[in-house]
Amino acid sequence: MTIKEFLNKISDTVWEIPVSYKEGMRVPARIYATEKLIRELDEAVYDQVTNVATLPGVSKYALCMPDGHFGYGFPIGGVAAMDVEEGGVISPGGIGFDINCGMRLMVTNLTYDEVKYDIKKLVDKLYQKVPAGVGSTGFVKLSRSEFREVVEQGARWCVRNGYGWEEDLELMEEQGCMKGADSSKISDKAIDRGFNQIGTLGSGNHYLEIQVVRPENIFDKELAARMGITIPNQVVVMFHCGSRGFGHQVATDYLQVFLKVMESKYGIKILDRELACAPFHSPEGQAYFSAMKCGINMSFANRQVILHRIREVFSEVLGNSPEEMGMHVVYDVAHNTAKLESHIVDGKERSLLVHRKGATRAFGPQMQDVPEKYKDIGQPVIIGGSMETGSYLLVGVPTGDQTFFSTAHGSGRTMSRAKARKIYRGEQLQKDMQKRGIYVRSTSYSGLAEEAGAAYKDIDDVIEAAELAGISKRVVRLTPIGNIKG
DNA sequence: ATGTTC
Repeated sequence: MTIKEFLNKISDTVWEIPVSYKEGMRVPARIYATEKLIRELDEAVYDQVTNVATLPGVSKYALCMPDGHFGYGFPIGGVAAMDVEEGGVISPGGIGFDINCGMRLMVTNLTYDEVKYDIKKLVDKLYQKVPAGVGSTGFVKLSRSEFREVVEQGARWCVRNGYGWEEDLELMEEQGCMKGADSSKISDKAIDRGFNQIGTLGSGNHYLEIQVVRPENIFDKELAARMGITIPNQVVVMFHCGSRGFGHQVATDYLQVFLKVMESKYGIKILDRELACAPFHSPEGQAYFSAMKCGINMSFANRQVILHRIREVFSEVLGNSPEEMGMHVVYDVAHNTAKLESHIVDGKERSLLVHRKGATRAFGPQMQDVPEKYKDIGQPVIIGGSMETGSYLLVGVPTGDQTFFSTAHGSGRTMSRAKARKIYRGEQLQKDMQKRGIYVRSTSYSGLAEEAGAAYKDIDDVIEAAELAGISKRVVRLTPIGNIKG
């Protein structure tokens, strides 16, 4: 029997693969997608999401969000909540190598007309001040021991040291600092790779974008206003980056640790080595949990310094202070993490380690950890599309409980990077985008080709699926006008 | 994603 015969349509946006599909599945797998997205879905995702459903402690369903695609072990777009009192595991493959890869959005009080002649200058200057590309290093000079403080304190360290405003911290997941980060669980090698990378964008699909909110793209005026979007053709800045080589090394270190002890010490058998894991309540699991929190904080700090640089650049180019230009953070979301959260499962409150790998937390109104400013409307959700097509600001909703309050994180690739490089040319893409009013700079033309809009699912389809399924609600769509691609 | 194959 093929996978398609096992796939049960639960609703217009939810598809289920029962436990009978594969030996060892503890729970069904559920994919969130419209019929169109299901047709486009990489078949490997079915294999990966059902592998996840075999992991010890997995609660309710192994999930895949509408932007799901093939990843390391888990699909990207994968969500799995492990019950830590029922032998639940922690798995680096369910978090991603780029720990706390995430998005931040900042508004301005400027309109498109006020910046249109300065876009090139802004992008060129941002390109200088926010280092991008493989192996790039930042302008924040830290010793290795200072960097150990940064990974324990996150964005708080940055604000204390002059990078940004106190109010920024209130508008970040975990207020910019994940408690319990313990740098004694970090290898010297990870420190070596990360200590000079604060304030850098990275490569791949990481980018920094100047965007405009067109009046016709505001779906909920009241919610938009609550998030600081009130002016027609308002200019905002969005960026996407993570924990660079640091997070990557943390993941690599602990994958090796887990592979050694998983079967011999804990008797866990897995279908794919890439799903290496350890019980959450084990010395190895706890060590990785503390180390991963350092990765989360490195990334929060990285985005905080980048935010500060953006304010500096706008101020330099446009001649007003960041305060005068109303450069306030909307929110900062992580989309590669595992977090210990309390959720109701079959009527009972459970302590779950929610893995979100290429998936965004989307807490509804009144939930704990939603900032006071947004308590009554729900957590802002920032979803980045491809550099050509546009991005979205959404909000979490009460019906998000079905996915442990998680939603999509981006467009999701439809073709491999290698295939995109074969089909598209970076130089031509840059010219085409320029014609359509998007000034783009990149460290690499081949990297640019990999990020061609056509190599991704249609962001509007992904957002539509997420909204129809009731896992997040659209607020505004954002249109790019300038882009720095890592 | 990544000192793009320790």
